[in-house]
Amino acid sequence: MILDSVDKKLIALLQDDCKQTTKALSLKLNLSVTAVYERIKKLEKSGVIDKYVALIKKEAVNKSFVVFCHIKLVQHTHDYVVQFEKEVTKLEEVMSCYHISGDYDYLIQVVVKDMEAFREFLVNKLTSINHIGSTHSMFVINEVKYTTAVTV
Amino acid sequence: MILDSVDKKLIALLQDDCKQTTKALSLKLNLSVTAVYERIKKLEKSGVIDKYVALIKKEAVNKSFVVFCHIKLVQHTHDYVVQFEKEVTKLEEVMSCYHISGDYDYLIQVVVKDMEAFREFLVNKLTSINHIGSTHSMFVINEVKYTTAVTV
DNA sequence: GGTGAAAACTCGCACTT
DNA sequence: AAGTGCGAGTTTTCACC
Repeated sequence: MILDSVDKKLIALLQDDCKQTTKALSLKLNLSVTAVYERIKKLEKSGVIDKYVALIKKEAVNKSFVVFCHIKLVQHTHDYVVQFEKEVTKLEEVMSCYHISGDYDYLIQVVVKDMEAFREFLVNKLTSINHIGSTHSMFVINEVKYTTAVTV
Repeated sequence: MILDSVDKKLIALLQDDCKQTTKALSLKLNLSVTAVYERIKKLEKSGVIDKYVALIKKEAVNKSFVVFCHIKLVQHTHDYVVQFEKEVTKLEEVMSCYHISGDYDYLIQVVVKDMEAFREFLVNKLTSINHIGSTHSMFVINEVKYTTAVTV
């Protein structure tokens, strides 16, 4: 889908606050309510807008402990990779998992209550997945920046 | 704020789709529309719900190239840390930045168009920040999992 | 892309448990 | 303290210009 400058501005606005009314958006974009409405529908249908979500404060739900783990598999056979990715995706503590270049194969982000919960997760969930060679954990001391908004 | 099981279910629903109507939520939670409405307002006012955003597909806006960079500062004096954090936060390509334990000081996630855009970012933006000692880039081969929803 | 109108939703109010 | 039902005012949605 080709995006013009109005679409880009609209995407920026919705990435910041998706609950603002079409009317509020129409004023910011100098368009009619319907024009904005139809642009949004088009962005949704074409898949540019993936979903609308509420972001919650981790601290408010007792999940303040964030850890990044590097993971190396023992081997990179197709079956091992597929199985690891399937198992790790199932884990609710894992917010994200990326297959990356470099010394390790994967980088995952884990969100839990505290160090004890992380130990539980590491011992009982993560390392019980087959074919994991080694892991290396990096504890988050401070979240300096976090955004879901991509610049368009 | 203390969350009961209905609040938790509500948070889970809103983390998945914040645009569903209060009526749809009330049916899923077996409550009246007003009861749901008031629970949501309470979650918003108490700060449990931080914001409502649209998540967009990076590929659709030509930002498919994701890189994680480890960063080490030359020194950890208060001023250096403050300045680095301030500067890195300003960079639009930086989606997240975490102060972490381990061999490196920071882990940042960068989202750009392609390798060339990343080179530009690295040379002209990131490494032009003062006091950076060394960086180590890990290119994302595949995003295995990504979610903004914390399990409550 | 704009207009207008019906359908659906939001949200304050009065009342109940 | 928390839930229900009502209803005026908005907002969404869509056929038509």
